[in-house]
Amino acid sequence: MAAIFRKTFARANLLGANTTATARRIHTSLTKDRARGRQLDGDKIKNMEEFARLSGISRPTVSRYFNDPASVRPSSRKRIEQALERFDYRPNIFAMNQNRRLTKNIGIVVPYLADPFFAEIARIIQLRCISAGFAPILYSAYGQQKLEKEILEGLTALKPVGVFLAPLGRMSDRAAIARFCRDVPTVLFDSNIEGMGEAFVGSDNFSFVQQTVDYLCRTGSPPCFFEMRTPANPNANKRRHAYLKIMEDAGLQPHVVQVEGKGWGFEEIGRRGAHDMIDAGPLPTDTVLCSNDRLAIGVLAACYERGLRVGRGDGCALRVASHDDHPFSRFTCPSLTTAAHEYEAVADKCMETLFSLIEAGGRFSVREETLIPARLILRTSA
Amino acid sequence: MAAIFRKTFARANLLGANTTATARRIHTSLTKDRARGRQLDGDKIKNMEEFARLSGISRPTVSRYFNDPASVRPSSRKRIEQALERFDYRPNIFAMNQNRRLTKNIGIVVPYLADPFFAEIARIIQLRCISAGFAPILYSAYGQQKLEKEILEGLTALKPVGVFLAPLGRMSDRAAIARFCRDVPTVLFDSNIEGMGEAFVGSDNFSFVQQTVDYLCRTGSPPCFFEMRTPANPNANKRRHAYLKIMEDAGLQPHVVQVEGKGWGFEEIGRRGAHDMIDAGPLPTDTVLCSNDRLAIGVLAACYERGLRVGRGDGCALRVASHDDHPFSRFTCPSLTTAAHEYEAVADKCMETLFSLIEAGGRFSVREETLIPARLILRTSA
DNA sequence: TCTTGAAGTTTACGCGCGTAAAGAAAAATG
DNA sequence: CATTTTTCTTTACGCGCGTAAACTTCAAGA
Repeated sequence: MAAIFRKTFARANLLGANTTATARRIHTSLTKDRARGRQLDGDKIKNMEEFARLSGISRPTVSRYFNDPASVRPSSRKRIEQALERFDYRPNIFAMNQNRRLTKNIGIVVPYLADPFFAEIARIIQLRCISAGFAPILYSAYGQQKLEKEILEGLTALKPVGVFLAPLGRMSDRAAIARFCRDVPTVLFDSNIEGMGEAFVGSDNFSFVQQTVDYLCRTGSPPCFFEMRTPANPNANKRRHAYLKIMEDAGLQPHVVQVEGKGWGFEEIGRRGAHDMIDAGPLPTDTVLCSNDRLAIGVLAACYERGLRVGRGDGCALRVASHDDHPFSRFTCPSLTTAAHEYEAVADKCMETLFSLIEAGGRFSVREETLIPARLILRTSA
Repeated sequence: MAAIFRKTFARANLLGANTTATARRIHTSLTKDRARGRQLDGDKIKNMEEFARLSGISRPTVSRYFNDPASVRPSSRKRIEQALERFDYRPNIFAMNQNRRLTKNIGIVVPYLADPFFAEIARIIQLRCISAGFAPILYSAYGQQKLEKEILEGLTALKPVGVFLAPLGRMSDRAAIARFCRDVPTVLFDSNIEGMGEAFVGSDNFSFVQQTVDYLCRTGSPPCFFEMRTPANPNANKRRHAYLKIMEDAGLQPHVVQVEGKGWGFEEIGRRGAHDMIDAGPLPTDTVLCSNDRLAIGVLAACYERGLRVGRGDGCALRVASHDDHPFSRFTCPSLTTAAHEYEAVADKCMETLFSLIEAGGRFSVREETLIPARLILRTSA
């Protein structure tokens, strides 16, 4: 582990502890006059000591006030707040965090922030954290295992009270994640990794697929299942299994279409895959259920390119449905019938779980798993 | 200002300095046994002092090593690195940042991270920062003035070497931004605010509109210009002005369609606006140039809903083009002809500008402005 | 060999704050 | 009003590190 660290350290990290050429050169070349030049205001309060003197209260009491205004005598509080009106002072965040055994930082780690699904869920969680008085810090691994590792290592050093982690999934370094979860109270979300973290909050993939398959079967031919051959996300596997199970239980012949492709360009993978699928000959069904909306967006693009009309009306060659309720799925052509995540509910459950985890001292005696069911959204594509 | 601060402080901030009920209660209730419970490894190195002893080097020299491994004698360096192999030690980030006059933090602030355009540009900048050895911290104001202010206040306390700021625009608190730019070396990007920050890196909106208008005029009827009536972003205004100027210079009659709507749901605004526009009667032209891709996505959705075929072929009722090359515009139906940002070039220019700004001590004698021209991308919508 | 000085190391101090323990004040109890 | 208890304040110390200044080492030049 020491070796691992040194290697990371020798390149670049998220801590600002060190070191690539550029940062080092710049840091070295910087002279002290820099920060000075900006402090034009003369009567700036230097530290809590000075502020305490000006407000006529001892520094430790002032310190208490900043940690909890209600914890000091009302008379003291009033004097401090009066001083706060007069002088511009705020405690040094680094000094605070150095001495506190726990900061108020909450880490939020997602696998790919440029994916609107993660951007949206991160947005909600982040705003919730702020409302609750925490300091959320958002990270994205951008699909890279190495980056995810570096983020987790850096985050550990930030002594967060808690972390929401949506791991890369198959690409994750399991050992690194296990180590992280051992050191930091972590709530996994979106992608479950068995046994990691104190809790998991995610979607009930079975419910997602059940609702879409049921609807599709009820209103037309049973769907085939369209997915990537080697999905990075464990949810994809769970959805396929759900599809197979549901079809089997209904006495229907399942049909899984697996398309090639790597990386996070799911739309393009879906588009190419759909072309290939159509080229390969007639489908056993006119109904395609995509593993997720981003693939479906690609499928719709391919259909459009081929002049295949998608939807449930007359003259439609295909029905396409999917899962996730991606923010854009409302605006595809045709708009996408999909099983929606309850974004707000997921975020709320995440928050709730993390809070009780923190209050429990960072450990649950048994790992909690919460699976939130889908909400079917009927639009025009199926 | 003291009053302003106190108010913010009394609610929640991004610093973890304080305070809403939840965070406070949790923090108060936490006892020391918490962090302890997780340090199972017995031989953990406490601090640099101890590590220095173990490596047989004085602590200040070790400190020097971590700030620049090349700055210590090769023999010392070797001994330190050998110790690093054996023991798991890394400097305390808070202590480092407290004492350094400048950290290696770089702030990246965008107005709305769930907008894929900002997610994408932030992604590239962030990865560049990491490669350069800095510690990028990503913030989103999520369209809220108050949040943008809090972010800037919190960021100031983080003593960043530099900040990339894409302000909200019209919604920004100019005074707050001015104050921030006075305290922190800032490169504005995307949205220019006259005189703020040491530099601006953005798009040459005139070039964007010129390329689309030229192309559209060359290949069909001159376009009308489709936009929001009260855009939050200054680029929108520049694009309208460019459109008017270009049309005028070409001796053509301009026609601006302004649609109502607030907030960041541009696709829906575009969709409704397009319906209204079409309801309002025949257009003076069959070509619509949208101010940005997200509006265009809405317009395409509306057209699809009405059965209006979009594109340049026979049987097409409308041509639609736009600006930005939104990550999704490749997958609209039809795919969107647009003027693309040079994402990489913008990010590179941002980095370059910030580095020279940092090396210049955080100030430029004259504010730098870089406008990067567009690259026309012909797809099938026009 | 002696000087000179650069390069590297050490000494010594300070950064701004949290917090345990001791002490003082206020509130509750009789 | 005296006493106990609680709440609050103060004293005193430590957190882990950066860095100026003093000191040492070592190589080169005379």
